[in-house]
Amino acid sequence: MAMPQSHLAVFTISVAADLAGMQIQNLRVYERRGLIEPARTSGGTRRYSSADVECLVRIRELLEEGLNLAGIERVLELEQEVRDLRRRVSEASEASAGPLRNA
DNA sequence: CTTCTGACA
DNA sequence: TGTCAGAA
Repeated sequence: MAMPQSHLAVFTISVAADLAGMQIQNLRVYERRGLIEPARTSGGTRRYSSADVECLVRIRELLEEGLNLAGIERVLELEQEVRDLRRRVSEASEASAGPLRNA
């Protein structure tokens, strides 16, 4: 199966800001506030992955919903927790719900 | 073009 | 929360 989004692409801050519909300065602000932590090149330049860009879009949407940066940080944290829990459940289900294990 | 910090509305 | 200054 083909994967819709190849999470292999990386962007500079200017491109990431453009894709997310944000100002470059705001991306740096969000990082200072602890909402995002993009990877860095050996030279220190931020390198935003497509996952980071998607995260930025979520940040913008939550901001438009009226949340402040502190609230958004909690939302992103909880979303990650839910994602992790669902993964664990999926794995547990996969391990026990086999085709009639030792009846 | 990019980085950072401090300050301010 | 976002923007600006200033230095690197």
